[in-house]
Amino acid sequence: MSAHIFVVEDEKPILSLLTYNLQKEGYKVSSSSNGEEALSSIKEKKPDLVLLDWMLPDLSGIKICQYLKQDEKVKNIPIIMLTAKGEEEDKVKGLNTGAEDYMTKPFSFPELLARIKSLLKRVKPNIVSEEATYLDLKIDRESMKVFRKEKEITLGPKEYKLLDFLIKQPKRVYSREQLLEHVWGDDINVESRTVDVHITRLRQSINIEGAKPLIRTVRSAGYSLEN
Amino acid sequence: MSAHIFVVEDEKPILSLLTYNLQKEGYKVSSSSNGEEALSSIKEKKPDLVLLDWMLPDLSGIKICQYLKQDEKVKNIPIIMLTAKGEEEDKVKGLNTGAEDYMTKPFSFPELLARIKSLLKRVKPNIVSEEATYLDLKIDRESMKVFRKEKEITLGPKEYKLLDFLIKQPKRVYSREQLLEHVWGDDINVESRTVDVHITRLRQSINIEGAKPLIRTVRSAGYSLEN
DNA sequence: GAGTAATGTTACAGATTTGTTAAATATTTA
DNA sequence: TAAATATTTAACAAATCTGTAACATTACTC
Repeated sequence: MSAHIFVVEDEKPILSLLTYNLQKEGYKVSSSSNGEEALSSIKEKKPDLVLLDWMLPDLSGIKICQYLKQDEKVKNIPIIMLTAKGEEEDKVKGLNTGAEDYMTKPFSFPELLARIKSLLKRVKPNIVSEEATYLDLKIDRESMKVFRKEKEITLGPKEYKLLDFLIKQPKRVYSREQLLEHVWGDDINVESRTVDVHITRLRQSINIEGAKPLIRTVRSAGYSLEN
Repeated sequence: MSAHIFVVEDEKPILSLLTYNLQKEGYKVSSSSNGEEALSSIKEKKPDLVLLDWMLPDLSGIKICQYLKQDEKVKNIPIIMLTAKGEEEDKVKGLNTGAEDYMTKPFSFPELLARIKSLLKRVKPNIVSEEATYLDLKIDRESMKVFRKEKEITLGPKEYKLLDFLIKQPKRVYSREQLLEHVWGDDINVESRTVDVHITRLRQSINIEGAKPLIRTVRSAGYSLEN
């Protein structure tokens, strides 16, 4: 399984060179040349590593870095900053915002590659966390148990999977089709209404006396874990 | 059972901060600010994990790492190296000597903690102690005897292995495939339902009048040692 | 080599989970 | 407000999963 690298870079020539070389090395590459877009894309796709240009038209790389490092969900994704010469003084500042590494343009690709490999080696095993929480809801993937306000809750296998998936990105709305794809898998012979039923069952299970409901219905769009 | 972490660090402020925070998390902490002493101490105490500063007055961290990784007795203990900024170029070299992870100072404690947990989880099962207990169940690997409430229990070889494996991480749910892989070994010609039968037999053996059942079935997932 | 113990397989009963349907509610639109 | 649209939920049949007894096979012991 090859790693997924996200490149944020607005200089087209550099971007294509990077993409080409990285893909040749077997990495999956996504990219964006726009800061805001990159930010949401990274949160959604959760790549294994981010290459981040220092200067972007709308949002500086250092800001992106800051935002990413403040977000529990993505803070463990390593970031390599790409800085131009003139900005050398800011390196320290860059590292302090949490970037794992940096390189000065123009850079040697072999060197970049070495750094990427080294970073991936140490961070890869961390990617899946054994525990996830959302408000008073907790899921322990090791024992496959679910708790609400410290009290254990019993879920059927499908409900467990559903919650396991939803909790990865709370508040994000998934369509029934997305849920079928991710929770049910390739089994395409399932009506999309079926999702409703399982959502209902999950709701009933995780519902507790005097606690807020945790699953939101977004009419004509889907569902999300959110109160 | 909390893990034992050994910190090798000669900067007093960092050392006390680490010690304080780790203990607050429930870890048992030992430390040394001297390379030679650390080396022998680690070999003697066999901690579950080592935090190792790169620079020490008498013996460099990288040397310590090398020595530890060459010693059969302790080579399985994971090491996290703590490197200062200026030494970044040596990172690769550091990893090559066998350190499992490294962090650059100054580091965020939450991140360090996450890495520690992740490493412990990965490595823990490899560290077999002579004796393991879970509630009133005890297994003595030296004599290969099993006790429940002080009373000896006779297990067949496969049941013993199964329990021996399960007790390494109580509460963790293992799939039938995982159990086959770890308990049966490479013998791929075994049906996964066979696991069920052995689980049943193990249950019957370790079951005692008026004691809780100790093996949990997680439907469509597998089994765990837990009451 | 006979007898004993351990292991793997199968079959089947019982339990749980799942998908579908349809009727009841809820929400939006015209 | 009525009609149109979307969601919730109960009920039920079908599918799936598990526990265990029984038996066949293999490995071990004396």
